[in-house]
Amino acid sequence: MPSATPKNPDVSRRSAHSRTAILRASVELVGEVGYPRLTIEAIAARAGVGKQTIYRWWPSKAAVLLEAFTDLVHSEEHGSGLPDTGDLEADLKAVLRATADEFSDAGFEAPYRALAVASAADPELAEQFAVRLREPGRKLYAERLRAAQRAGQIDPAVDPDLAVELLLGPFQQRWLNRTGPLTHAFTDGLVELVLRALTPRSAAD
Amino acid sequence: MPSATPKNPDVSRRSAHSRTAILRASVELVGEVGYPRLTIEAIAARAGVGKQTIYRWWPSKAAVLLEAFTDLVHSEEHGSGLPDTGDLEADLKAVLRATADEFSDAGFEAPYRALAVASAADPELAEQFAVRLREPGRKLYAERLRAAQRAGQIDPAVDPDLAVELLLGPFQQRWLNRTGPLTHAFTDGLVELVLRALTPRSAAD
Amino acid sequence: MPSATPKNPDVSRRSAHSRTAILRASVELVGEVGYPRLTIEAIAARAGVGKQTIYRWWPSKAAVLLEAFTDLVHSEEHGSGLPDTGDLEADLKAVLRATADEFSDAGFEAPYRALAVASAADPELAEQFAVRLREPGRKLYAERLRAAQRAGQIDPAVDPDLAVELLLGPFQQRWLNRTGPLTHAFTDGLVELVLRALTPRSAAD
Amino acid sequence: MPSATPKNPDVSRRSAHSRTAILRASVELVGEVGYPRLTIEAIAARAGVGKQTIYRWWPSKAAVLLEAFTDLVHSEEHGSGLPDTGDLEADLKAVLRATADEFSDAGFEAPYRALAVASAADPELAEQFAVRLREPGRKLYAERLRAAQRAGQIDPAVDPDLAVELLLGPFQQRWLNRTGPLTHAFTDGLVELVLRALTPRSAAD
DNA sequence: TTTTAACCGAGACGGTACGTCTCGTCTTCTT
DNA sequence: AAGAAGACGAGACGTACCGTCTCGGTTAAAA
Repeated sequence: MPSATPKNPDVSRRSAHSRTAILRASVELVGEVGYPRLTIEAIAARAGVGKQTIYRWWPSKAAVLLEAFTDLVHSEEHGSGLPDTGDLEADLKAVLRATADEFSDAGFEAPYRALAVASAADPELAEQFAVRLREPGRKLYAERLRAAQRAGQIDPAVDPDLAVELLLGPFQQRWLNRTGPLTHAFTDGLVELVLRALTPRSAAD
Repeated sequence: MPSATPKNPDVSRRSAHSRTAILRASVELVGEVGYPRLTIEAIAARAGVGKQTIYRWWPSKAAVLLEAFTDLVHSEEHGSGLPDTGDLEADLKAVLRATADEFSDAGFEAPYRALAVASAADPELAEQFAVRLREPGRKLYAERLRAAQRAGQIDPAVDPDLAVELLLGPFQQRWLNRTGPLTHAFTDGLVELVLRALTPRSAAD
Repeated sequence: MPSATPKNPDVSRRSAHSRTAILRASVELVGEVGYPRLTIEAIAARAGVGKQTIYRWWPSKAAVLLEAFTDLVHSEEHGSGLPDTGDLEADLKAVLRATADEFSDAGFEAPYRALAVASAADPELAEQFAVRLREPGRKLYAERLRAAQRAGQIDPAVDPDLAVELLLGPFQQRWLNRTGPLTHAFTDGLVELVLRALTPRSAAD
Repeated sequence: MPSATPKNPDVSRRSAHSRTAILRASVELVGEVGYPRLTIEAIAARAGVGKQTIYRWWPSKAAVLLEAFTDLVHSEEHGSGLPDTGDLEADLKAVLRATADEFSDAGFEAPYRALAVASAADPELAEQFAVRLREPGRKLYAERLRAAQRAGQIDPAVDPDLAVELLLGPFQQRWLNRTGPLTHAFTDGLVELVLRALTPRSAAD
């Protein structure tokens, strides 16, 4: 066998400059032409890079975009947890309002939507997408709810993970389907409604 | 308008036979190769039809698939409304279980997911998708909830449309992201949790 | 056999108006876009005629053009023979000059060239082209030469048909290949040279 | 210039193997199906080559065929000049007989006729056709005649270029129009007749 | 210090599908 | 029955990208 094509490239010799240019170009382009018309050739051209340099390090244009977007998000992230002022409702409302604002920003929306869409179609990418972007956020909510549960603000019988789905599902669905605008009124109302489901029942069952 | 190309074809002379063959072929193919590898050429070939006959009547492969799937769904539909036995929880659980089963069926899942994905990326298609497939179902839920509200089973302060989002959002999100299996346990739990949010509060605020 | 497609159409019911419109449109179009880009569809559209009306009466676009051009030529033709003033050289020079002028006219050149080209590629059309357009002209020359031969101005050993080829071959070749301009100097020189070949030899062989 | 598409490809990296396969395939195919039914797709398929590889290097199927045929002819050519035994008539007869035989060979005839026809319709191609195939041959004749003129076998007043037209025009016209067979009798007769036009006149004018 | 091995920019290559164009046939309705 | 209109199956057009594969050219570690 003369050549084993997928010969692992040597990471230590990787050109950081090329990598950055590629990631930047892909985010720019997805904003300009949209995901379906985003092509590897265009990314390479815009980045001033050979196509092979992309194929060497990423398996698909979705993977490029995922990494580009992950970098972008991590670079402007505080990392901590959700605020815990003791007032669960206020905390959730604040965070969900902020999230809604973020999802309304065009620069964020285009690549994130592209990744969400691609993930829905490609389970392998979905895995990466979940691990790198969706899960971290989801876990913060789950932990905050668990804290509230320990504080007796949430019925001990409720599964916090399901509760997070109850909160984020409607939000994401509305965003993805453009069923309606992500106003603060919406997010506030959503929080209120969800909390009604989570509060401990006053008396006996 | 720069191009005169889309000169309206004469609908009355449209070949019903070709139309059927195209719709059937597209559903078959999307099940076999998946949406991204579904091509107009393959549909035409499978249907025994010229490509132009597809381009004449549909603007995109997504539109073909939407029509194909709409036809399919309508042909096997009862049309009535959601059951109303008076027991809201039982009714919702039954319907959501049935929906979960439907979404677990491979023949249904492939084209529906393809359409959902394409819709998320293409607002124009999304409009059609919503009108033809999503809204009709959503409205049935909304009506059932309104009936329950009139019967005093749901807090009059709750917006039934938001309530539907609360019920279907987590369901669809879990399905689209493959976050977990659509078991009956999941749907039952979801219904229970949602109803806790909807029930009238026993005493004062 | 359910249907014999080439069912002879009934000539007596043919629409003279459509025929004229088709012929006129084809000559116009060949002048505008050239023969290779001349399409049946365009002819039909320009003539305000169904495509089938063309296919019913002509086997190919070349045939349409041939008929169109034949009509055109015959309508403006005197029909007589070549002039015979007794001065063979003067007569031939005059006729060849006139022919050169005709071939330099754009309105004549485009369709005639188109037909000549198509004929070279399609023997069946070539037959029609020869019978209807080339032969009549050629025969006039042959007769004039035969008259001159009878008058002793041409060597009796020379085959008049070959002589015509000697005269017209260089002319047509130059025109077809655009090897050079069809000036009067050229045609005069050609006539003189050819006549040198045809004159009876003064003395013994 | 509206389009930047024809960005010059890098000739040094051109695949000689593909080029050969394309040229071979085009000659084969033009012999099998004729020029009008020769398609770029078929050439690409037969050559085992992507269509783009053809479009990258040639502007049209005619250009492909011209290069193919040029290669073919040059590969089996001696290149020298016309024979000069001192006997002009014998030399010309021999060469014209050989040419007639060549033009009667099916393998030669199909592509050459295709090119001649395409040239008559397309001046740009005609230029290439003339430079690469027609002119070289024509020049050999012109030189031979000039030699004969210097030797006093041809009237010094005769233009050798016109004389070549007189010789080759009838030949090519007969071949192109299929007016008659290219027999040795024909070519011999043609040579004799032409020489009568070229011989110096014995006495005064 | 020289060699050597990888990455890199560049882009030609064999392919697939695109959306358009025209072909010649067919069907429907009008005259 | 001919004709205007145009939908249809077919298939080539020329373009855009795909992912793979050479090409020199530049680095950086190994010899």
